[in-house]
Amino acid sequence: MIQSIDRALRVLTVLAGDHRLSLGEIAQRLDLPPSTVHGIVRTLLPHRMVVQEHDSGHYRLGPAVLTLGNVYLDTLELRSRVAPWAEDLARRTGLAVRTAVMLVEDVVVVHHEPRPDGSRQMPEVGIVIPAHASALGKALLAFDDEAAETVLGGPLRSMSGDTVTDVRALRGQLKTIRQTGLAEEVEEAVLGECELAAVLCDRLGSPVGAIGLVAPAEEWPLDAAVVTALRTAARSVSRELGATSWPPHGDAPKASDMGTRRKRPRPA
Amino acid sequence: MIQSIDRALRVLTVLAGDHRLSLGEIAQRLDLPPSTVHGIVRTLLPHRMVVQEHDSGHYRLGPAVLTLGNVYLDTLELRSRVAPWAEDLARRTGLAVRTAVMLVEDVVVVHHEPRPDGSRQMPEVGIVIPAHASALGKALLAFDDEAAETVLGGPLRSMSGDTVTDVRALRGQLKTIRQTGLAEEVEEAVLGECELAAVLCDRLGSPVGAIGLVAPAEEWPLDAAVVTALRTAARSVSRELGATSWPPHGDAPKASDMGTRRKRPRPA
DNA sequence: GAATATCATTCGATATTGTCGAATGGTTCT
DNA sequence: AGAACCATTCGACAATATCGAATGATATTC
Repeated sequence: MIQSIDRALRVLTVLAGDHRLSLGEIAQRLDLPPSTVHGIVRTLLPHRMVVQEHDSGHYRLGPAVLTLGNVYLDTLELRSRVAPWAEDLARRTGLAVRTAVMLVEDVVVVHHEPRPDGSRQMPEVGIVIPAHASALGKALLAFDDEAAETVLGGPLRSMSGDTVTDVRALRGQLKTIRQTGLAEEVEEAVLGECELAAVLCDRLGSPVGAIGLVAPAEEWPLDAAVVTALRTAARSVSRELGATSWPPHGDAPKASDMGTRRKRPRPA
Repeated sequence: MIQSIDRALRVLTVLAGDHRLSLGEIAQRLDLPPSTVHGIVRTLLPHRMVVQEHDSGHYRLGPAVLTLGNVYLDTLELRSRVAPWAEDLARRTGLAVRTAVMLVEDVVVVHHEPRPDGSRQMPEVGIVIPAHASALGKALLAFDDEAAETVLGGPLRSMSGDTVTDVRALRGQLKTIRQTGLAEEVEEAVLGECELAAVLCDRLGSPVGAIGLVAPAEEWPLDAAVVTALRTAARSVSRELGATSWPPHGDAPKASDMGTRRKRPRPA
């Protein structure tokens, strides 16, 4: 691992947490001398990954990060495959539909179909939610042992009063999810908001994302028809991605298995 | 400038251009030995700035770039200030409204208010357009000498048959824009699409962005009332950002002036 | 089906390169 | 007016990234 690049990425991460930081503040958070950090931001600056406020000298993220994010979305097969199904689901259920992928200990929303009531809703693409506090995250963790260990090993932040932060309780939930194929979350991330989610798989049977229905607490639990619609959508998207079975059996290759590459799923 | 970080950012840029590249292809495009590039991507990988396809070994951008882009948007004062005005403009004119900022030789759309006809439109936030081929870009270049020189100095890519690629012609356009405060573009970036744009300024009088109306070629030129509405919106947003006059007089401090910092506009 | 070409990856020697402490000039607060 | 803070510059040192060659494994070709 290249030290300076790792540090540069850490600078970006810090800036993503607390927007608008002085050079000294960044240095403090990274436990590095200010002059070292200065060299780093000086390199990020011409690429516009960060910009400097011309009055205070503080640093913030720059427009270049936005273009990268846009390209990521445009080229994500999961997203284009999910889009029509999400639209269909939203119309059928009257609920908002979110699709997310794993990002270390969190999930990132890569697609958001607003609930079809004509109201103006904030687009949620790009938001980050702790995996253990969201149905989307739990649906993924249940079929991704590696990520599950990462999350359960680290500290479990509490998002709301109802966030499940007990490791044993979470392991139990994941086991249930593996059986039913569905993960749920009741006001664990955001008060008044519940979610039902299902994992999405690719041609290797690996979990690559999750799709979920977001409902206000008053409408919880969801109708059986709605649950079925979600399962159908998850299965259909997975099939379009090349998965041969759904829910997955849990023997999918782990993300770190890079030695054993193969284009097609292992023949039985 | 730190070499390895610069190279890492170049890797990301290359990946933003051609999604899905093998290690060797990246190395070739950057004119670097594969082993050097490997060290770089190896560092980007755990941060999920890039991910590796587990079947082909090819690299692509990762979900981490999306979260950065989202934070950038959320913290952009320009964006939050523009949003209500853009909505108002769209309702009043029946046209789509775009807001963009400068990114080296291009502009990046940071806000997009779809035309209010109820149709489903692709969100354009994050897309990149060559500055010289868009009204948004020309509105910015007219008041940003530094950026103008960068763009006019480099090669002027042609986007459509009507793209103006002649430096002298462009300089003439910029002069006109400085007088009228409005920039236009007729099918220069996308065939069948025209745009009228105005610059947005901050408290220092520096151009920080541009707002524009997008119209199909059939509806061009725009009504006088529509033109006035755009001017009013641009002036209003600029005032909310702290600008004391609009259009700007062109004596704004350049982005590179970092020695002379001041919180408020220079008193007269 | 054996042989070749391609590719990602590892390793280690080299000197290039990033690192860090101290100093500078500017600005803001007391 | 003085002190404190801050971004920035500089230069010496050695830690560190770089690159060529080697490896293993996989597709491709004959």
